[in-house]
Amino acid sequence: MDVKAKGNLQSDQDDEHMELRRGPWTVEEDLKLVDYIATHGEGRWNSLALYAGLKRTGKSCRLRWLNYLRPDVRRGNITLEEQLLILELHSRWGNRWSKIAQHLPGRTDNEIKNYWRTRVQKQAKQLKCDVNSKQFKDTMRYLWMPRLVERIQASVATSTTTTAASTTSATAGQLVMPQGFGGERVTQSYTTPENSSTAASSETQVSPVFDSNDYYVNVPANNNPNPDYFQASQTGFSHQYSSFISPSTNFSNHGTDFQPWLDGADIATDNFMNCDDFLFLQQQFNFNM
DNA sequence: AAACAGGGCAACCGCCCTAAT
DNA sequence: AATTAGGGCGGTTGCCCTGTT
Repeated sequence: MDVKAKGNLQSDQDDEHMELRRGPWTVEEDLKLVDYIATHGEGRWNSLALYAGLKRTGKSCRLRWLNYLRPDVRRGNITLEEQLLILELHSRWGNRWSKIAQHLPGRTDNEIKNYWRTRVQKQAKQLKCDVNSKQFKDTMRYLWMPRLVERIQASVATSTTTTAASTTSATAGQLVMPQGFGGERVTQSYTTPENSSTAASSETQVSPVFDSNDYYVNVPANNNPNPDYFQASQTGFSHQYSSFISPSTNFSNHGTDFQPWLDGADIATDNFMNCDDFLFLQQQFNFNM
């Protein structure tokens, strides 16, 4: 009996005499699940799996729906704004992925968790410091996050001059800022190919379930790399993130130019910052590496 | 062209909490 | 109050893809 979860015997008792499928979901299974939920709604996942004719555990169905099949799942690159928000919220809440995901509409906890592990933790590893160490957190707060703010502002300035006509009528999504995030609760608008009327009319809309073509689109560094680029309010945004700049030192403006990440740069080969940056931080905070 | 290595991510595991009985 | 089932959550695994040798 290789399919039975060891640790959840109680809830799996219904599965005792049933041959359950595991591993990647097929298109047929996806369709069954989507069709069933469209008719009957979600919830009661064990019985849902049974009635939908899916030889899967309820948990598996729930996960598939929440992380992949839900119509509002947002796919594609994690944007600069989302990166910034993830860093901020993680510094506040730690590995509370679902809580963090609540503030990134369309992003799943799994996606954010994967982002953190594959991108951020990798950087910590390359810097030979613990991702939970004060050093690393200070590095994020006083170097990476201000630099991200700069990049976002620069991108907004560029996009507003080049795409002003198309953005003014766009349908705004909501990037939900948590309470106390640089002040009162606010929201920021963005446009995506999914929610922008102009994008929707000019591009073939592919079901997010089966489309992975919009992942990891690399473009020259001076262009916007993200197909679902945020149209953040420039003034509101800079105000929101002003607290990331050290009150005594503007870390983002010191001489060495480290590379921000994921903005057209190859994250696999490009560090968040270089040795000079790290030396600079060590001097500022008397790091003991 | 083939083999290998590493990264990214979907899916699973197992623990925990909570509501229902 | 105790038990049970459903579901949420964080951690982990393993497959697939891509880049490198």
